[in-house]
Amino acid sequence: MATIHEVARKAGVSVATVSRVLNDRLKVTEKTRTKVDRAIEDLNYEPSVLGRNLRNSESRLLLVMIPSISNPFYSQIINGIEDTAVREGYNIMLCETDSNPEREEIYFSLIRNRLADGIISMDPTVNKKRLQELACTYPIVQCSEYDEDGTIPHVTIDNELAAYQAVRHLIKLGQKKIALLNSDEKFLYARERQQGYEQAMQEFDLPIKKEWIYSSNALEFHSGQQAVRTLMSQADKPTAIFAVSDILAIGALKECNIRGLRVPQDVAIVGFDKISFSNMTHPALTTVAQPMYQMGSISAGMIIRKIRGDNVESVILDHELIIREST
Amino acid sequence: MATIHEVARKAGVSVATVSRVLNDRLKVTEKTRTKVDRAIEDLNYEPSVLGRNLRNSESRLLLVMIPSISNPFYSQIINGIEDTAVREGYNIMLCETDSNPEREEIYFSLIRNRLADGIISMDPTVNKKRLQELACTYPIVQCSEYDEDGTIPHVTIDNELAAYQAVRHLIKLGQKKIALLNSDEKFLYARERQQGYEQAMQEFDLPIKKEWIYSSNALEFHSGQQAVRTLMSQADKPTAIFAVSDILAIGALKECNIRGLRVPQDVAIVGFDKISFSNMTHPALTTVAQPMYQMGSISAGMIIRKIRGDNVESVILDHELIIREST
DNA sequence: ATGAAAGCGCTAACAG
DNA sequence: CTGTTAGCGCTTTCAT
Repeated sequence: MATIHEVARKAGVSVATVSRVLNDRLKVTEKTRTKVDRAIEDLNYEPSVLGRNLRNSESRLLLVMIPSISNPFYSQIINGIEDTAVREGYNIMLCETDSNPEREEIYFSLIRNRLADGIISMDPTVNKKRLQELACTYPIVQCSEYDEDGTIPHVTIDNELAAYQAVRHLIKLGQKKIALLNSDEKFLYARERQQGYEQAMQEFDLPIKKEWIYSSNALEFHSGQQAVRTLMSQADKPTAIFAVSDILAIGALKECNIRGLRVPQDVAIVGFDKISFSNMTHPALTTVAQPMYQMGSISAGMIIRKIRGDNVESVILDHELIIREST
Repeated sequence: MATIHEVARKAGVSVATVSRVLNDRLKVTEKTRTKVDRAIEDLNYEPSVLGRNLRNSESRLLLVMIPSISNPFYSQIINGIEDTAVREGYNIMLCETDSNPEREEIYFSLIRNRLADGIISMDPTVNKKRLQELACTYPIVQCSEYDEDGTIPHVTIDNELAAYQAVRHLIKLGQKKIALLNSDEKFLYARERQQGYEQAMQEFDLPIKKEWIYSSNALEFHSGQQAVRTLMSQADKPTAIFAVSDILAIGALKECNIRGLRVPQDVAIVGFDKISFSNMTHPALTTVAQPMYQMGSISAGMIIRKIRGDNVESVILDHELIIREST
């Protein structure tokens, strides 16, 4: 494989000139430039990014941490990140933590070793203390889930308001017995969405029954099924469910189908996220759309600016209630 | 940030010794080693992978090319790739081509520029000619879809046999009017699965009707819906559908639900891939399971061996028909 | 067992 | 506009 030296020799110029042609072509005479271009072509030369990286002390690599790649919520965010990153000359390393601290630590080491220039963390299970520590030294932003006590810039939506609106939608439809299908309360988004739920219920003088708040420790569709089993085994059964995730909602929907409960007539269901599958169920799921692609591209823009040393501010984006057939 | 030189100075040794401690600790006296370890700790030193990469002419990065991250079929494969890669000291760059040749070319440039040590291509829409060219110079393996004329090592399943067995399963259930919901025939897997379908139909003396073979140009669930609309608008309607992808099958299922066709009583449906959502539908989908995690980890092992210069052979893995409620 | 020194491929400061 | 040159941080002979 040809190096910049061979190109220089072949073109009869210095390596500096070749480098100039490679980077800012303007500062080189037309004539020299064509000579160099010819040599590059003849030798089939491709500049090594390894040399460039070392010299520039950068990798132009972004680390994107997610708990699980199987969760489609992240797919579109990653789309947004990647499009923006590539446009800015960066590439992304997708890192799946599986909510495993050891795994997480391996990925953190990538930024300490300069293999990554920055981190976009989307992992709600991330070790917040470690992340804050790292953020003192390295460029880090959080997407979707963030640390309310921390100082790391983040992009998210107004979870409380979104939940409030979703529940209000059910109430306006005449629902009174509304269950909350939540995820683990150790997550900020879970607490915020629960607050929105409670706020709506209170505002319309509806009882908040402990038995109707189901906390699932995993964001899997079996948990949604299990929740419906539990909820429907009670004497006083809810007639509507607000789930903080489409995956949970789809599980709930499936269990309702199995039990012969008609959706929305017997049980109305609202999900959250508008993942692509929320449209594939029968009936299609009413859900809260997060601007996932946009969240991704904004996160990428933020982290790149942070890498460049600019100051960046957190962003709260708009959500939208998508009313479909399940309510 | 500390460099290896500062560590060396602080420990009162040469950089070579520090490097030895970092890499093969055995070749250093216990005493020197502790001195160096102390210095490393004191300075909070983290070796720069940039320097190491340049020196070793490697990046320890693997490029994984997929058409779309939103397709859950790839999720578990990526899981398998990542686990194996990380265990072997590699990291992956996930690259989504969107079946866009320009995008593809950007990613190809990453290996030419030494940013990646090898490529795992999972993109059926990849430019085969370009891929073959690159494979002459760089380590490349294909996963799932491959080029039958090419020489690139690949890991896949026996698509024809799998399709044959899926259709035979329908036939044994008494089905005679079986439609094929295929994807674009430009893909090898599509042709192979169609062959399996035809073989089963022929073997049991069932007619292969052109009208019952629907080719969709996109692997989206709307295409599955559209297929059912088309198929059911015919005078002679099929009573079973074999879809070459779960996504298509889920779309078909949804349209059946909408039309009040009972599954499996009125229409039996078989999918392909066993993506996680195939279990979330009502009824749950009968499908062909591909060993996706294994496909991923084997691909990763293959590409890493190829990078090391070993010879690697293609692998054909076992599939399994998962019989659930839709048949 | 350890150190000195060369060099991986590139960019940029400086000089001309 | 172009060339010379000094490194970026690391590994690895080759001596000692």
